[in-house]
Amino acid sequence: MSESSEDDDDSEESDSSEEEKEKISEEKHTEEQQQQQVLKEETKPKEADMKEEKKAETWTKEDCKPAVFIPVERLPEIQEARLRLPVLAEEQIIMEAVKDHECVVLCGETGSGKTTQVPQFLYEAGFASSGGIIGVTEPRRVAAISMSHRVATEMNLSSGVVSYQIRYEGNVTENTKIKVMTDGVLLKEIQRDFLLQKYSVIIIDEAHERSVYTDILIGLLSRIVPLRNKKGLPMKLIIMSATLRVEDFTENKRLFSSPPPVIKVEARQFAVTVHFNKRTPMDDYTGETFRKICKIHRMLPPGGILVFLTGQAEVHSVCRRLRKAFPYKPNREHTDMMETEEDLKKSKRAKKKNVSLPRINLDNYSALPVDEGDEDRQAGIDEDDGEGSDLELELGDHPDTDHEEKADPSIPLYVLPLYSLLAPEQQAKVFRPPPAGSRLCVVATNVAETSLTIPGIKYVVDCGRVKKRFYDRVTGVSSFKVTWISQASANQRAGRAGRTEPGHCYRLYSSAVFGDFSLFSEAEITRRPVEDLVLQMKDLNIEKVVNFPFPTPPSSEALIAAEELLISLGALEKPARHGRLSEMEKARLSCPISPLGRAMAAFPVAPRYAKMLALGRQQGCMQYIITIVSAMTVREIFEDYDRPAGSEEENVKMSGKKARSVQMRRLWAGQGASLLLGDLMVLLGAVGACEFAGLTPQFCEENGLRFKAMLEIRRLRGQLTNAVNAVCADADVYVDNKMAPPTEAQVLCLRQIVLAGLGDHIARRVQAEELLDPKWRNAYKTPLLDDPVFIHPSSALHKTLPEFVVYQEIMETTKMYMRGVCAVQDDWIPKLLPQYCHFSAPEESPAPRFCPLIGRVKCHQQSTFFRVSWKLPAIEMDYPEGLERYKLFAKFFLEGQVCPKIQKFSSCLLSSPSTMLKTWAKLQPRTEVLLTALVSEKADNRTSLEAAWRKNEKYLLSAYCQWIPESLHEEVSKIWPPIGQADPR
DNA sequence: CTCTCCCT
Repeated sequence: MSESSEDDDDSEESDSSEEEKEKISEEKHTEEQQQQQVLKEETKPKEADMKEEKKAETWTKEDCKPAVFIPVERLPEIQEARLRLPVLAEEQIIMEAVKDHECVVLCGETGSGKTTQVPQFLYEAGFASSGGIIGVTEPRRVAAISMSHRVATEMNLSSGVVSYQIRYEGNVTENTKIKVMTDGVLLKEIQRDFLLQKYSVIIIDEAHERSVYTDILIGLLSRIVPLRNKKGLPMKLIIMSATLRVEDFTENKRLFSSPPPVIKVEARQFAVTVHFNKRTPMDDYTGETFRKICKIHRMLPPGGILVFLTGQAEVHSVCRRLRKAFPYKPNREHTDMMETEEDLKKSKRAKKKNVSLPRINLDNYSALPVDEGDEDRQAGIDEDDGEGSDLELELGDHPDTDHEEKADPSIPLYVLPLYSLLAPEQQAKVFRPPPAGSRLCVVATNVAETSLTIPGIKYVVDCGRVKKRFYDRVTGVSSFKVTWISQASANQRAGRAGRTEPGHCYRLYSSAVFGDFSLFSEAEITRRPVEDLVLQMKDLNIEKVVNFPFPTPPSSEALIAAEELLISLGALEKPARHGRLSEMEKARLSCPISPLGRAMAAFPVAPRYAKMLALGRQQGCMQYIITIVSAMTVREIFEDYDRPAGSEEENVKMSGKKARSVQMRRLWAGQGASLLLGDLMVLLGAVGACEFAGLTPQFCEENGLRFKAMLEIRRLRGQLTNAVNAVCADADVYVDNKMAPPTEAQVLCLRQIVLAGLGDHIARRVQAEELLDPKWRNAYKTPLLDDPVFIHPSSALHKTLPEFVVYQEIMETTKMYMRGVCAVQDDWIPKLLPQYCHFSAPEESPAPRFCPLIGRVKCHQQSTFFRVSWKLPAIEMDYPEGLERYKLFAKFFLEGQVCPKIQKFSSCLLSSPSTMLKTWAKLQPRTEVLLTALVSEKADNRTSLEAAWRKNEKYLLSAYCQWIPESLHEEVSKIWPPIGQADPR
């Protein structure tokens, strides 16, 4: 294909994947035309629609102005507000660019109005009027829902026309013209219809956030859009970004061979003055945060404070210190001063200033300290006085030396924590105005950077750090680390101070340190395992995932790890084990999807869990597996009672709740057989009990469950149940709110299914001889890690310590802890995970046997687990392929075990059937004749033997006759082929 | 014995 000419090296691969897509698109082409016709035939009674028809015809003309105008009847006040948005001035430029290009990149910071207005421009230009609709993707569910509501309101249209779709719900109708959805939803739609024929334009919003689905969508759309246009089904792509970092899209030749135009839109934001610290506290940044907030509150004019910290624990500890320092219940006496002196250090000077606080003109302020960049060098010499007229706002960053022992209720501060796992009703408090006379102070994690916008914020305090999850690419172990944020992130945080009026951002680090921050955060896709993405792409018939036009590709280790896991799970066909080395190398990263993989790709969960679902039908286990997978997929189903409490009484309350929660988990885990399902039994029990009780907030509260998590599990169970029924018509599974606990047999089955899905997450208790080193006490060994891993103390199996376990994940904190642990049996491992086992030669005893039920030769084989060489018990399995199997099959055939009809001749054989196995067998021609005959038809089992007979009824007759006296030949011929039951005689 | 944040 001509587009791929620039990368000569892999033009071959590109061609084939292009062809794949061509193929897909051609298949869909006729369907699409039919759909178009259907759409056109639909009755269009509305006046607006008549205009649409007319305009649509003129659309193709080469006018420089949009030829189409679909009227929208906006309310006057809305129209007025709209006209103030900077993006409105750019409508013409934007629409002309869209007209002239397949893809347009639009950059505009928050406040430009691009998200709400661009869909309206497109609507007015007729993009939803000729059969196609306008699709908009958002990285978050809340954003998708609120965006659709807002655009509907602005356009004075119903939610049936401007609609949304998220994972579990939506209000899309057949009249929908603008559809706002989460990015994952659109990706799933591509699985159903590669050409996205419903849409005439797709807007990818918040592309700068670089969420994995956004990145994949852009990669896919870079191919889909030209394909659509080539087929005469016009389609446009608009990528919207809040930052100017768009080179990954525009300069990426694999994505767009000619760079799409970039249009910049001004943002109307209020000025935010940024204040850097002179010194950067490296350890006690929470203390510095606390002191900075105290100063702002004492010295600066009214206005909400938003504080960025890194985690729940920090948030609560700072909240607690602030509440002590500025109690917002004025009457309450605070005599229990448990805080350290440092916590309550206050500046006398600051206090004096507070008394005579001037109204400062905040708009009129320098953006940066004059000596920007020199702070660190001057640190130690510089003191925070002597800053002249800027003093009032330049709060300084040295801990004050003066002590203040008493809490100050005269200036109440309304302190609220905010983080993602916080209960929604607690979260909602930040959106309400603070009590009269008090100042709002929200102490938040990164949720407040993008997901939630808090009104009335004038001051931002930014600790400059973020907590991120890290994955070890080799071992898969994850850990959380606090790192510096990027400059883009720091600016985003600062911007939160200027939403309603000019504001100030206090950065608890120097501008030199800021200068060392990376410009932008890394794309998420480079920071996490990609097996789920690879499976989805394989399902789209993109076999050579390395050639996919990622805006930023994942590391090749990550891609290889993903491919290997998917092969182990059976989702991809095994690569060739023979042939030239270069071909094997090539095959390694381009394995096609298997039928199992197709089924797995239909389940919207991680591949390991999808495998469990694919196996879940046995012994009525499906509803349990669906529940377990749902609970494992939804994070943090238990309430956390270990965080620092706000007060002593709260502490007591929390420890009571914790005790109750621990007790309930023990109850749900059960005893005996069910306990061995471990933490997964706890999940199953918790969900079962909660649903049985009707999923009320009260039940969750009383039993230490997160209500929001339980709701999500309920919805996920519903979705997975539908998916299972869709993939497998006779699965016949439904969501049972009164689900009975699994029987003992079912628990055994569940553990095996879990083992099959988590085969690469297996661990074994260390052996006695290794216990000499105390660091291995109670430890487990895994195939990939040299260091010991442990069962997490919160696990149901923490004290049981089974010999073999599988785990959901390993999280490294003080030690490496396995979470989501389930006990497994050693004899299941070779049976269920043969791909990870090295099998030794068949055992002599018990001797190989013929299994009449399945018609194959079986034997016992020992094995060891890969990399760690754990000795596993011998289990019976298919005799390994090879000549020996033919010989054994021949022996069992002669004995009459394979075909009971010839059993009666076994006593008259001219040689013993065991002659087949002797080293000197060749001395007897009849052994060679029989063996050659079997090999020629690959008949080393009953099924292929019968197949050979269907081709040729006389097959094997003469070879067999050599084993029996001539007198019987005629009788034998009569019953040949000896298929079916023996004569009852 | 402790966990940033999101999406199918």
